[in-house]
Amino acid sequence: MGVRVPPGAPHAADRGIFWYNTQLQGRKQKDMAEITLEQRRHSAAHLMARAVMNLFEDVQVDIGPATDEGFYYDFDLPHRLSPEDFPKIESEIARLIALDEPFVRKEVTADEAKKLLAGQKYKLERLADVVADGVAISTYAVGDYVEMCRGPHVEHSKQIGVVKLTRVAGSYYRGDEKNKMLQRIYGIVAKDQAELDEIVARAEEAKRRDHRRLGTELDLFHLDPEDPGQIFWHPRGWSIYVTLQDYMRRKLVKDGYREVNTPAIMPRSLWERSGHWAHYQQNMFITESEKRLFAVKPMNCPGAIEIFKSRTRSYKDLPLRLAEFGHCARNEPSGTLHGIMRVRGFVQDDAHILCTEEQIEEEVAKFCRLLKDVYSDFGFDKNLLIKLSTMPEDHVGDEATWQHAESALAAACKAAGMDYEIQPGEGAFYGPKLEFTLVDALARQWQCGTIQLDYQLPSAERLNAEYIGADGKKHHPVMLHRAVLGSLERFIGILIEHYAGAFPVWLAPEQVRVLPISDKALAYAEKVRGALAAEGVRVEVDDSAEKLGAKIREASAWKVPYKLVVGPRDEAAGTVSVRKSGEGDLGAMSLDDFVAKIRGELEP
RNA sequence: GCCACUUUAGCUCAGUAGGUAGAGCACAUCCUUGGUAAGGAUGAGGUCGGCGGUUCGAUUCCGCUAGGUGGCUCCA
Repeated sequence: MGVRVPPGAPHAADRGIFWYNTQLQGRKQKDMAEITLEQRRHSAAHLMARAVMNLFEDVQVDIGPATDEGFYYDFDLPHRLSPEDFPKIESEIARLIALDEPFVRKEVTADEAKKLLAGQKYKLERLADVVADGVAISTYAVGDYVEMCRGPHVEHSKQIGVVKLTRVAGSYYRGDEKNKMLQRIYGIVAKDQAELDEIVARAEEAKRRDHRRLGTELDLFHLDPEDPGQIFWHPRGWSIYVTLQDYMRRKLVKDGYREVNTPAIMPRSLWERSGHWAHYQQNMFITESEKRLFAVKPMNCPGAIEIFKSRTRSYKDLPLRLAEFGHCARNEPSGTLHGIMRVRGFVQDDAHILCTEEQIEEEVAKFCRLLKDVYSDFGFDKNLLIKLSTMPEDHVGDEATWQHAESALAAACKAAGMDYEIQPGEGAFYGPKLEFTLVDALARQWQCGTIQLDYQLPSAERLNAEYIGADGKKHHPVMLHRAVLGSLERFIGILIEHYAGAFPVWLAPEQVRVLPISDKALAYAEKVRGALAAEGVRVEVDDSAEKLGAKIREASAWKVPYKLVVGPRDEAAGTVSVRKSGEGDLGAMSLDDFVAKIRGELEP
């Protein structure tokens, strides 16, 4: 088979599908004899297409690959598909599976394929791509249904198992928003009903961890429908927020950064010079005062440059690392908003490093080390994915500079002991970048950290930042935009789901709850609280009229890591009875011992 | 922004073949003072997202609009 593109494969430009293809291409021929999950999913997609064509009029089919979760198929038809159609389609698929017909592969010529696909405009367009690639064209037939496809498939349809449709969604043809929107149905396959139930149960677990749900349950924040994409942080959520921010602040200071703060609202004239007015205006909140236009900042970078420019700079000042937890506002399209993960008002652990070209590599390596250090405190350092995005077609600056910049990023990764994969042409128009994607407890991927090279903003054409070199002449520094956590909001959303709301002690908004067994123990409970508060522990007393069992249940629901039961026996002995999340009853220990114990857990 | 779906009490959700609504949890008051995952009683709470249409009558049907959800595009 070699490396040829399988016939019928979607065009490589279809992102997301590209991955799937490359994975299959790498598969050895002998593996194809076995029935894989991909084959079952992919075959289920075919039968779903067949079912939809059997049930509805004027169906145009596009493509239907397997995914990490299951499969989907894209259709264009006059009927508006909805979940109400699922039972009907599912039972038609079940009927087709029960026929247990073989999947028959056949290689055909372009003309034969054209005849087979007559009337299917999307398929014919896809065929043209395959023909252009000059590779063999194959078809798969199951019963009376034939489709151009490179396979592989199951041998006969009963091998697919059971199929359940999960959702219907819109999807642009070839993933391009300028194209028509098709109707996509997603589905999953399982060996039998029992496995299907398991998959459904897993999905429910993810739903239980959903940060939007836990954010409400744990009283961390709320989102007001009247102000979409803006977060109201409640005391418990804000406690997590500032704890994380303080933690990051300490890391930055230790790593040679200086923290600054710049205005939230800046004038049009500045944004014109920075290029944002021309390139980013759609995403900016613009306001007016006394006939002058201003914009709420979507990024902190111009502010950092203004600080750099506030006095004459020497090469001896470089690298200058300016950190800023500046609140940014971006007018994101409504459809992209998602809980606190994707919002319109947010703060990044942002910093801008102004340095010479020679310093780039060392600065990037330094950043990589910092990122690894921080991620390890959350257990995110294990499955870190790093992507190096290189020069896009539409770029500024000469190729030699780009090449130098790209190799500096690559060398820095190696110096930090990190593997990376290259995303050709995915860099920003002003410079290449590294993106860091972490994998959470549910194996989901999140892009958080990034470091981005920028020759443009400090240049004479933009904000004109200059320093005096050793040669006594003026030079423009290079700017590195970088963030470790990304936005604090998104990172906290990830943490909520990663920990299922049960934060480690150092991050927990309430670290200890003291539970007096009755109000006779209230005074002692108050004494325990005072002793812990003096240590900087976030501690509360449950002075409600409930019984102990109810208090424990309540504290557990709020995911308080330590519960200290105190009663007359403890008061007499100067002890607390310790109960810890996940570990249960640890028995009684002296208050001093407990203080010593928790002291060690107040830092990551 | 695009496609589909969706919006009932603070939260999770019932419900009305069109005759202005219910549960559990949470909340309030009272009783209970109980040593490791829900003690009991009583009570308060909603012009059923907003606007318009059909109708004798709309929370229910239709249209528009806003928010949300799932995708797509984009992205920290």
